[in-house]
Amino acid sequence: MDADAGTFRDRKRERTREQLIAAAYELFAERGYDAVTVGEIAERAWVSERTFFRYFPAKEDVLWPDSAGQLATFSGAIVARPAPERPLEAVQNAMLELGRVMGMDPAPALLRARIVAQTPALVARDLLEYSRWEAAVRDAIRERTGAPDADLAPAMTAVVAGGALRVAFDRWVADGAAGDLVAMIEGAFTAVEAAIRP
Amino acid sequence: MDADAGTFRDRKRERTREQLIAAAYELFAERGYDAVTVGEIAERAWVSERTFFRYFPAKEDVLWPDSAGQLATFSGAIVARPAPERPLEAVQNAMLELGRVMGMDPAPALLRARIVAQTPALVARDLLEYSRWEAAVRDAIRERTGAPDADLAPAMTAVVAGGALRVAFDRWVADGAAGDLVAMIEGAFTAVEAAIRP
DNA sequence: TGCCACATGTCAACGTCTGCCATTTTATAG
DNA sequence: CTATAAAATGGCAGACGTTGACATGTGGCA
Repeated sequence: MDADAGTFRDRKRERTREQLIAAAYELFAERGYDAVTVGEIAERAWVSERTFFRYFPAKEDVLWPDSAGQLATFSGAIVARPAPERPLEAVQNAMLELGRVMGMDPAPALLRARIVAQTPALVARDLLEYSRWEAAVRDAIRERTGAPDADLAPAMTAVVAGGALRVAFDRWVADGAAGDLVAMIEGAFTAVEAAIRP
Repeated sequence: MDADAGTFRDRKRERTREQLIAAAYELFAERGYDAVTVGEIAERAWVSERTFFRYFPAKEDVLWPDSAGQLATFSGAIVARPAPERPLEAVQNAMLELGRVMGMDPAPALLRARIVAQTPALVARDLLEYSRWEAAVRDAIRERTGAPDADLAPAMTAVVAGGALRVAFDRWVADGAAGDLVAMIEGAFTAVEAAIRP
């Protein structure tokens, strides 16, 4: 899993990275995103402000640390699903599979959601993450089915899956994160059928 | 249509606003978003940099000038559709209706798309616009059907409609803006049915 | 005409982000 | 073990976006 932890330098680097992430989440949760400066995050992580920008290209990015890695994992899970499964089915099953195998602790995502909700710029950034997720799903479906680029079906399947995830999660958060998130997602999927067929 | 053009002051104000928008679009098209400063936009519009921020809360916002107004118009068109129409049907027809009645010249949207595509921060902002569009559609459907907030169907209908618009427009731009945009949107809608039903 | 609200300009300040260079620390060859 | 290369870090200056405060000018209206 951890890519490079062999040498001393690599371990130290990974530790600094995690300290920056932890410091950022703590401060954002305490005071809100705008009221925290990059200098304060760096100070709590025992590095200089300049070093922060060597680990993350922008202040926002510390909130989505391993976005690319998670995307690749999920993309692989979709491709690895049994061939007979239909595209949307494969995406749903890959979601459930990763949800159960990995931790699938919604707590970190919930904390981030609370921070994001307070700042419009972060809302936009969050949507960009969903957009990348959609693109990854679309490409994975194309790889499964061999559909040509001109076929809009893979993209629309990804739209439905990503939309269900987003709508369900938003409502789950709005309801105080008390209910069953998985059931909420399944509810969103069945709502699509009701929306399409009168 | 134009809200307040009665007094001299109001007309002058509207003129300044349009000059800022025009100047921004010209400069962005020439040099790209990042290579243009707010000061340069203001200079071309014959105002100070400070005045720019009195018309638009941020540099980005000059690219989506009357977003709220268009949203309200579209929202009203959905609500005004004949009662027997099903939600998704009403949204589709409202789109076609506004597309034909109003100019529906895709040229401005295309120019913006070209500018946006070059800058990641603008891509995120563009997705925020789609998100607001989705929320307006969802609320309009709720108003039509009287569905309770707990029902996810209106939100998922909005996801499908917004997704079809977005996927079709993106592909239309990627194909050089040569084909028929309306046909592409209809293709995206039919692709959803194929995605849902095996 | 004279008063008042409003639009604008100027100035100062803060935070994000980048390029550049010096310094320190770690890895590795010999 | 030591010398050298590579990498990580810090400090500094500067551009840019954004905001608040204050002063000035202009149009609207009694």
